[in-house]
Amino acid sequence: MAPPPTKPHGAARLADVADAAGVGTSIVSRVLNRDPTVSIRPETRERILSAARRLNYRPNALGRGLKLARTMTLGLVVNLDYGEVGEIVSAVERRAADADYTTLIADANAFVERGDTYSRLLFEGRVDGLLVASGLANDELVRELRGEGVPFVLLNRRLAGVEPSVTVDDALGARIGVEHLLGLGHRRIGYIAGPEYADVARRRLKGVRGALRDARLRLGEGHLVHGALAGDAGFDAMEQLLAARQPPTAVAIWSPTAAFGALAAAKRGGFRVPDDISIVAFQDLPLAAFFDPPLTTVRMPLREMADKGVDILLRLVDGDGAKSVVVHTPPELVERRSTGPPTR
Amino acid sequence: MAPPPTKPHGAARLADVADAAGVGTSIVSRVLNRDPTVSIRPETRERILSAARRLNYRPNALGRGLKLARTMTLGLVVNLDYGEVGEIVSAVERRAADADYTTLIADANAFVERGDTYSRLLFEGRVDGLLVASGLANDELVRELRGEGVPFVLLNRRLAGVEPSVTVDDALGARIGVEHLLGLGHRRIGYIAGPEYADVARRRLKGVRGALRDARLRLGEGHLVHGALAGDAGFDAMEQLLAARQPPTAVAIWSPTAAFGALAAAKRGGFRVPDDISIVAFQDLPLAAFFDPPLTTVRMPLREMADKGVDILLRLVDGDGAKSVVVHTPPELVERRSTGPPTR
DNA sequence: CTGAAAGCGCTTACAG
DNA sequence: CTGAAAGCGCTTACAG
Repeated sequence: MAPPPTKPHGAARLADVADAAGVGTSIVSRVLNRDPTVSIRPETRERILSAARRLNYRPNALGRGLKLARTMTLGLVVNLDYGEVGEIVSAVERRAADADYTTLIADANAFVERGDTYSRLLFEGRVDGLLVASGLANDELVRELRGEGVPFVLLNRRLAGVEPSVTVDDALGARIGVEHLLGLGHRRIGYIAGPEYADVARRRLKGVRGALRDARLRLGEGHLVHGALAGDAGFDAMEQLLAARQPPTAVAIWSPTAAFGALAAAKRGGFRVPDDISIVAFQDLPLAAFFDPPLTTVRMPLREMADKGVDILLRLVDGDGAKSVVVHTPPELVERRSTGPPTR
Repeated sequence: MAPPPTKPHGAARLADVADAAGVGTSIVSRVLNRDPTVSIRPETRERILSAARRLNYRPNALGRGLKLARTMTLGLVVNLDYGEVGEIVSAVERRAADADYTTLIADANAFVERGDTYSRLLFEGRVDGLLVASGLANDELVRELRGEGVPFVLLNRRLAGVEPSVTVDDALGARIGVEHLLGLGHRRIGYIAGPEYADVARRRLKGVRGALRDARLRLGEGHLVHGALAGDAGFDAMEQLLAARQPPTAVAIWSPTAAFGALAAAKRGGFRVPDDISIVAFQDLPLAAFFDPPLTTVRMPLREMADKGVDILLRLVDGDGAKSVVVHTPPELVERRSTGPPTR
């Protein structure tokens, strides 16, 4: 059996357009690519343009990519296990599409194994650059990435010596959440932090500590628990917090998914929210509005971060330098009903 | 400025391996690709293999794809606005990766505009095939797809005259949910259905009606409301249902996200769940466990569906025929706490 | 047992 | 104003 044609059956190649217009391929290519240095008779140009239109011509991405050393595709490494990345995936895809780029998605779990997924993204010339949006990738792996020759930007993660990264101001976000609690009158504030190895988690913790310190407070005994991102991790962490000798009257939680679990744990433990305990989560999720009570969160500018990440990566791809940036859009308190003044 | 090399700087090309091994490129290609028809001296093969290893050689995907008319990448068209597709995206990506395929993700909203996103996927030879997992694409568009020359499979959607599709048994899933309600003793059952144009929604509605009919029941006056997928649509729909002359004692909801909204509406309206009203949603979501009360759902085998979709698409790409299939893994009731016997 | 050559679909100096 | 040719990195008949 003959191999299938590269272009979908019947699809026009450059040569077909050239034939149809009765010219050579080079001039077709230059006209279609708007080469400013062509001088061409208007009627010839018209013939070319109309032939291309008639044949519904689109340059084959592989042929073009091979010649130009540009695939016009970006790789996005992301942990697909959690719904929290939805906004980032969609923002990256759209921003890339706006720049005529296509987005290859790769699961972070497979990527960090350094197996085929890793190779496909780095050694096969499939992508012009990489967006690494996973907290999973350990520091060593990320450092190694620098030597692989593919431009990349870190999304929502900073690592000494690795540039560029695009982050949101997590410390500020955390601070805003805690100050909200403080403003309500809380003094015994607990915190469910993320894993210590995760940079985002560390920055949020720093923000929490800073806000507390400014109020001449600190995390009390048993009031800091480290947990993972998922709902049941939040559930367990909250149970621990509530078992403290003197439970907090308010708790901040590093991730909304964990917060959903934590909220469930509080209620299951007989605590009314927000009367007995207030809860605020860092990062907003649309679903937060439908919990009982609707969850107060701090909205982080993730879409802006993703957009910026794409922009910077594209600049890198173009050979321009690029520095790490912190997205300036400030985090925003989304006050719903899970926070209120302390009653104890 | 010289254009950047196609391969990451310093990456080895086939010719580099050939040079290093002191042989020609053809034999290298054949050895590396395990061409069964080569007969080669063991030491030569060893030289080639070790050179490839030493240089960390990986064939450039563009060069290879151009020659073979195989990109080894799949396109996934999906509505990225909702978290419900997370499981599908991750399943597709993994299954594709297992088959050495890479996954291009495209937002359904942009795809249906028939603009650049549509062209990139269909006319530029970027993908070997397409997985269309969006209810958004209207029938006309899907029919048109048949003429574009790119193999595709429809995920979770059937359309007369368009093959193949991979679906789960939505009618059965819906039936299981309703029979659960029936078994609990409910007789006044309401249903929040999806949009009438969506095939999934229609199949679920059919299942609901069938189960009711078998129990010699039917949807009462004002007990059927059509709503969209999002939480607030569910919220509004539930409010309508509850305003019926005689509100139902149990309601089934076509999507879990809508169900979260509906649950909130019920509680906000002063209805206790499940005492005053039972709620079951079709399709499970991990977060469902953290609602108050934890939401009873019917788990649909989405991962199996996605896996099957990839398998079938790959067969299609290989030129084999493929028929539509309904994934046989049965939907499963996940009984949590939002359903109970009627008290009215 | 192994290599030189053609060609996938494109773009870009270069020639005329 | 326009075309022929080379070459991006690969694979595969074909020749020897």
